[in-house]
Amino acid sequence: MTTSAPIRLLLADDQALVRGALSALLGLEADLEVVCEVASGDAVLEAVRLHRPDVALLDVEMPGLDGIAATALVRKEFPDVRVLIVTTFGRPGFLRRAMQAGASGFVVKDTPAAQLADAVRRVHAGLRVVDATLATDSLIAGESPLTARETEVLQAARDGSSVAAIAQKLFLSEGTVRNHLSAAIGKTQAANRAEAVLTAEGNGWL
Amino acid sequence: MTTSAPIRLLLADDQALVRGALSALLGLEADLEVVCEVASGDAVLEAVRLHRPDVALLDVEMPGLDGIAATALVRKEFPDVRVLIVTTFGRPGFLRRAMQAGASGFVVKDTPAAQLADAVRRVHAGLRVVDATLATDSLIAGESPLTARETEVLQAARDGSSVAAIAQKLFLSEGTVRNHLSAAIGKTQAANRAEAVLTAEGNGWL
DNA sequence: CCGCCCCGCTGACAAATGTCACGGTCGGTT
DNA sequence: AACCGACCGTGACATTTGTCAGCGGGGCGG
Repeated sequence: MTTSAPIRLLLADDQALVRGALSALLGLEADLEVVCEVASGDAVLEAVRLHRPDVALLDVEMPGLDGIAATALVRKEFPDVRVLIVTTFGRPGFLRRAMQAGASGFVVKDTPAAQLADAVRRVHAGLRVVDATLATDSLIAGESPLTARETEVLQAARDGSSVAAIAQKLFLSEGTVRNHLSAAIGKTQAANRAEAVLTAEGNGWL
Repeated sequence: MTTSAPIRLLLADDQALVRGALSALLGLEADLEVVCEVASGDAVLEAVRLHRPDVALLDVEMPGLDGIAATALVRKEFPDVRVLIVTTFGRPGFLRRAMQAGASGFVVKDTPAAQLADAVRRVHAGLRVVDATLATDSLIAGESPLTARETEVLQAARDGSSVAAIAQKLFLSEGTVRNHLSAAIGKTQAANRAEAVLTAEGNGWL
């Protein structure tokens, strides 16, 4: 393939500096072309409609829609667009949810820069790209043991809200909130609400 | 300055992908040259000794020494090396501490990529580069109202440890720990230990 | 020298939190 | 139909947490 058409890329990352830097990095490759950059998950679908990239590089942590939700939307409307997730944190749950949403690859931000272009090419070729250590972690951590309500309550507890505040926000009784929290604490093997939040976040369960 | 010597840069960021991408971005500029990349704060000083860069680009959040501590070390031994701090989070306290440590500039990672090269040039020319909105935030938030002990206790409380655990770790009485926590909660205008941790972190007081 | 602040400790108290047992509804499975 | 699990709620209980007052010591500036 001496001069076949370049792979068209969409870049989504909320940090402009990182976005621009990644663009510069990938722009150095002759067979890659960044055709569009967006800063939020909400803008991804619209941009895909307009530019029809071959591969979309999405960050997980973004304002509005996160990368995983954006992945699901893109894959639903454009099944031939491959999605490569790039993220800061190697949360096991993120990997699982990203793959379920239809992502073709998952790259952590502390992988060597030289491998990113290869990952893009592999994904474009229809292969799956997954960090090895993260994959094993994902198997170990497994799916979230928390029920829908429990995760909801834990999310509400992330900012240090009191039981009363959580109850009011979710239209629940205080006792019920305490029960859900207690269950979440037990399932995360924590001693605390705060610890439960931390380990749940670490596993990508929130 | 048609063909004067290029500005020699050192790059420090723990995320290899970002590091490489920034290197690619800055490498596009004719008058800039990245002479060294490191992944941790501990490696910065050694690298400066070896390569004698003109400007050091340091991330704040790094394993080992953070960017601010590294700044202090570099400036102490090599006062003619300018330091430009790059960080994800616009914590007001970070800015203050970075400047006190001798940094010449402070750039948040969601500034446009095009401005980074200019920031480097300005810093190299002896000017100071500071994000405007962040500067005002820094003035509003002011210095940390927490005493040394109080910050220490709050740091120990970040992972959701109980009072007993904190007391044991810091060799204090449980009552003392509770008193320090109570003081910290009051000063941060929080209702909770968790809230206190959150707002203290948000202001860069930890 | 005195006052002021930080530090460390104690004791006591009210409030919040975590746990348990229990009862009830609802939807899906066997 | 019987069963199970998730869900919502109640009440009670032990523990933890947050607050307050008070005591002593040490350092620092007026």
